[in-house]
Amino acid sequence: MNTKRNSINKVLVKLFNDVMKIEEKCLCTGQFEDLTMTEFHTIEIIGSKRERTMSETAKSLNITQGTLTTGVDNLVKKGYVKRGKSAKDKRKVVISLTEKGEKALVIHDEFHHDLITTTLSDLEPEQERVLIKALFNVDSYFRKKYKL
Amino acid sequence: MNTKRNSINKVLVKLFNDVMKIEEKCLCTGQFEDLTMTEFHTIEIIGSKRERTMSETAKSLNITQGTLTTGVDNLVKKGYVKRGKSAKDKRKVVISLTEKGEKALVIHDEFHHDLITTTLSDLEPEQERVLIKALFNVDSYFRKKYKL
DNA sequence: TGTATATACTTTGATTATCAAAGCATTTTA
DNA sequence: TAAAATGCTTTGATAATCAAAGTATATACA
Repeated sequence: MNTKRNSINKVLVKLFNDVMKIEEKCLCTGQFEDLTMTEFHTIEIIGSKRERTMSETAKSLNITQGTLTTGVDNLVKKGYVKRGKSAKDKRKVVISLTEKGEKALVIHDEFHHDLITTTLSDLEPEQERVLIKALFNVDSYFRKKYKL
Repeated sequence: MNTKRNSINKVLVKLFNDVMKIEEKCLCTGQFEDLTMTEFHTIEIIGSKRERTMSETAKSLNITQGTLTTGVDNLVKKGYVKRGKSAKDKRKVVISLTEKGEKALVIHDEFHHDLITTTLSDLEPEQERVLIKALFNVDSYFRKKYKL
């Protein structure tokens, strides 16, 4: 029992540690060489809604507003994101993706789609079912325990 | 099918993005407030064998030797790790955990044990077996495809 | 209406993690 | 034994991050 759990632990840790690096290798090349993984992730979050304020976005990313400010500064400089002022509340800054940003988002989404599809295609239907269940277990455990 | 994969994608992304922060919240408090997650991870890798050289350890962590040097410097200062010279080859530096380091390792392991137990809850023994196999499949797929 | 408080964001000053490349000590090779 | 290779550290740079202070605008209340 114990060795079994041990091996699951090892392989899970390995996966968690490696996937980020894999993503970086795949995404931060060619056309999007000037993007870091953190920036890709920011683009992903910004892109998921029409318009987002800084504070909303910082919350989604689990970072402080100050951190996001500098992050967005860089993404604006690089041409992936644009800033705007809210008409309703002039304190608010709304950010959205430029056309270049949308392109990066598509690439990011494709990578994920590819990753999931390929991963699952090698699994038997039964394995797939079990894997999904296990993943949802972990997720709901976290949600409950840490109120994420 | 598509919605299934979509939800897997979402839950995976969420997990990958959040687990580090959760772990940090859980581990880097109280007794081990002075440790960062990176340092916990370094301790984990060092602890997994009796004695390790710098280069071995850096490789396991997927970081450069230079990065590890400064990391180990800090862990030595904080009292979690000790450095030694190899008797055989005087160029080599061997590192190992202090008693304090061993304690941190135990806490880390307990967190992971908890995580795994939760993940496996609800699974039949047979399903558990299947999950392990599936995870190893995914891992070896990544290793092959991305030459990690 | 006018001031106090709250909100939304940016700036500042610091720290951690990271790399590539140069440097130093020791070992291996030829 | 001199040259090349190996193992590690140092150096100089960058990205990501935070807390706290600062600025502008909005809301509350007296």
